[in-house]
Order: sequence, then structure tokens, then C-alpha cells
Amino acid sequence: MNTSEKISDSAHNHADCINAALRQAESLCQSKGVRLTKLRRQVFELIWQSHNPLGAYALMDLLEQNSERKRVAPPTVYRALDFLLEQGLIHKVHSLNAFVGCSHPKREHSDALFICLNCGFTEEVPSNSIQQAINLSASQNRFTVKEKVLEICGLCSKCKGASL
Amino acid sequence: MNTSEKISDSAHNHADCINAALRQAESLCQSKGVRLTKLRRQVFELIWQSHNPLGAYALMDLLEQNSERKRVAPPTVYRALDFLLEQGLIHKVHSLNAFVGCSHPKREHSDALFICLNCGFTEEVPSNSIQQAINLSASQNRFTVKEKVLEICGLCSKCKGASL
DNA sequence: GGCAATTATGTTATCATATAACATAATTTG
DNA sequence: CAAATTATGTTATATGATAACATAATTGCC
Repeated sequence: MNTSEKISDSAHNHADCINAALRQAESLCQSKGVRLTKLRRQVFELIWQSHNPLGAYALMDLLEQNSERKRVAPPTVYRALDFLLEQGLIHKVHSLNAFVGCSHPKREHSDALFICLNCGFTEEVPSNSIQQAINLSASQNRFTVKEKVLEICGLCSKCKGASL
Repeated sequence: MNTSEKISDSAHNHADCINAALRQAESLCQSKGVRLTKLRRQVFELIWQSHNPLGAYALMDLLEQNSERKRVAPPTVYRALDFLLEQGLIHKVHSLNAFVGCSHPKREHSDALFICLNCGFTEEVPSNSIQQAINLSASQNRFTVKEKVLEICGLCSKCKGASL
């Protein structure tokens, strides 16, 4: 993957986006009575600062660089990630072993993730028709759905024209 | 995951199923002019003998037990897996870091995998409506699809009633 | 068949991802 | 403030995957 340049949407103010996500996360944690501690908030912010999925070890590097904190060990960051996953604030991207912010943590989230193989940009796209089709297929197979992993890998609109 | 008992479909003769898969794999490799070597065949058979996804290291254990071969090193088994993936004879289950036989290697395979979290049974289910819904969503987002990871985790019909 | 080229496998080391087990620190609750 | 709970720190290790190079098997050509 080309990691030299992060391609950002010109219509997208990323600082606002992160702040909005953070405020939403805070209110959501408050309403659930769970604690968005300093570490968890830092991990959450770092994940949101990248619109691209971040691996746990990359996250450890960033934590070390972007905070007064000394390097944390893997269990520390994984516990923060587990918390954020449980609260539905981030998603795990299984095909990349990485984590990405959830763009609508309040909804029942079972969207498709579109992942650009060139720039890494990852977008969560809701689609009722995808969900309905899966639910239909599940019921036809008498299958009780617990979790859906829907990762569509390819090229985003920005990258498909660009020289690869 | 409960690994104590493999739940098998009573209407499913597994030996026949494996043999059919193997014959199909052989003819497919022949027609493509690629070599289904002894190692690759053994890996393929072991994956098919389990209807459940198998990890690479579990596969190394099984290879050691079920063949006269001494224990192979990781690169050996991963190369065999890469070959089988390239030929479309198996799938990688990303949410489990494991591999499962492809039930229709001749088709363009972009099916949903239904994975039972209790017994591990994994089934490849084709669904035009899922594919169409994804393709529509992709085109609406000007996204060029290269690969789809569709893993639906939950409880199969056998396990949903059973005591968990 | 014999030799060169190609393809496949073996071997060693190492990287990458993730968790177990236990210790300490911070926060909440009564 | 003390006890209980929750969160984080620490060490070691499990699990998954690949790089780099060596050897062996197969294929294709003369």
C-alpha cells in the first residue's frame, strides 16, 4: 500500500470530524456509565486522526510520539482497543489486522467497510439492501447472525484514476 | 469455540465430499497447467477433512500426524496455502486467521461465509442479492471492488437450539 | 538419457499480532 | 477512609506470517 500521502476529502474538515467523534464518544460513554479514561481517549483520538485503519503496534508508536506517556506494552493498548470495540466506538478490520473509527457509534452498526488498497482510506457505508440480503440468506440457512464482517477491498474514487 | 464434537450434516457423506473436491481440484489444476503436488494435495485434503476453518499451525500439526512426513516449517505450509488460495481452491477466513475449502472453485467466488461460533462449521453461501447490493453500493461510492470479505458469524441451525 | 532452467520444498531466523498471568495504581462506593 | 472494583503496568509467551537463502524435484530441450 502506498502510505506516502494520505488522500483527504477536500470537503472534509478533519479536525472538526475528530472533535465531533470525540464528543459523541464522551456522551455515549457517559450515558452508558463507562469510563473513557485518558488512555482510551488517546487511543480513540489517534485512530480517528488517521482515517486509515491502524494496527495495534503502530498505535503504540503513535502513543509514544504524541503523548508525554512512555511506551506502553501490547496488553495496555489491546485493552483500550477492546474497550472501544465493546462500546462500538471503533471497528476491527480483520483483513488488515487493524482498527478504524466507527462513524456512527449510536446506530446498530453492521455496515460495509470499503477499504482502498492504494491509499488505505476506509469508509463505513450503510446499506439496507446489503443487510436485508444477508438477513434473508441467514434465515434461509436457519442461521442466527451475531456479527458481520463485511470488508470490500479495492480502489477508492481518488485512487482509481491515479497512476499506481 | 467448542471443539469437542464436530457436528456433521446427516445428509452429508463427508468422504464422498472430500473425494469430489479432490477430483475437482485435480482437474482444475490440470486444465490450468499448475501442479497439485503431494504436499499441496495433503494440505488440501486436511482442510477438506475438517469442514471447519483450520489455522496454518493446526495444519502443520495435522500434517505431522497424518502423513509419513516429518514436521514441516511454517513457510512450507504457507506456500501450499498460497498456492491453493491463488487457484481458488480454498478461502482464507480473515476473522479466524484460518483456511477453509472452497465449495465451488470453478465459479467466480464471492460468496458469504457463514461461520458457526459454537461448532466452527463454515458454509459458503452464494447470494446474488448480496452481491448485487454490494456492487450497487460500490458504484454509488465510485469504488472499484477487488476483493470481498463477507463473514457472517453466529450460530448454525444445529447449535442454536443446543445448550451452549 | 543428460543437462539447464524452472519450480517446489527445506531450513533458519525473524517479524508481526495478540494474550496469559500477575502486580500495582487509580477510582468508586459505602 | 477502607474495601471493592476497575484500570493500567509488567513480564513472558503464544500465535500467525514472512524474508532470505539452500537444496531437491520436475520440466523442457538437445
